[in-house]
Amino acid sequence: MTAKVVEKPQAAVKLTRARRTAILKALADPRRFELLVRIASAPSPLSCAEAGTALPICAATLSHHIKELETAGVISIRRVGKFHYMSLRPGVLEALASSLIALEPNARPGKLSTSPQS
Amino acid sequence: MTAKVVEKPQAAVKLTRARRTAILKALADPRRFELLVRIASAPSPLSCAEAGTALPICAATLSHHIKELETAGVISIRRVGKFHYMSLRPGVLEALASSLIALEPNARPGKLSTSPQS
DNA sequence: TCGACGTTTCGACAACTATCGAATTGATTG
DNA sequence: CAATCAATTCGATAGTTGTCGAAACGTCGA
Repeated sequence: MTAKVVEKPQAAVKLTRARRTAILKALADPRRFELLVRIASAPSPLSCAEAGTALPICAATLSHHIKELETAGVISIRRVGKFHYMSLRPGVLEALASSLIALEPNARPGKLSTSPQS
Repeated sequence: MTAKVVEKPQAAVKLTRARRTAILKALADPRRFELLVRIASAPSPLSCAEAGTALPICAATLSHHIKELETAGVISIRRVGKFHYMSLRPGVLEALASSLIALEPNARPGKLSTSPQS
């Protein structure tokens, strides 16, 4: 188990190899990706149980997957009372996407934009 | 071992869940990613041995990784004589990148910076 | 304080995977 | 043909990981 990723600035620009691998591993499990989709598309942060509804896994497994996502730095968790609210960490997936796009032959050296501020 | 991905059109737009997972799994191994970087940034298709130089793995393992990349549809291989020339399959990484970007909160008007939640 | 509830940790297990050496296939060449 | 070379396949093994049940932890309400 890799150590938890903690970075001050909201990760956006460049990923180390180790970090990139950690994120890819976190995304490479279908349940975890599904979980992430739910978290990302929810209007407000989800609790663990909320995110895991309709996932055919027990609470222990759910907790394990959530920890993997957090350890990889893909989500952040705000712990309030007995609930743990998860939300997508902005910029991380974008950074990964950039490093993928950079491999395509027609790769323009520029960044890609999530939301053209328009 | 998943069945080999065969698709007529050069995959570009949308990925099924299974396909996306397959690609992510293929990329999630650091050696495979390194291999892919070499293949992608080479000016012309590389043979297996060429791609594997300076990778501290034996030929059998190299062959295994290459098969994984091909099975996932990330690279294509042209077999001529005793050499197998590998090249990046265009559009695949781009498609994956798109599906990642789609998870980012695109409608993010005022981006209050992620306060390091603590 | 007691119990219910959300979440995590622990211990175990089965399945998967990265790795290797050895053997094999297939193509080229002496 | 025999040797050589690139690549794959086979069999085995060690390490990783997804999964669960049970237990523990922390919080909240009665």
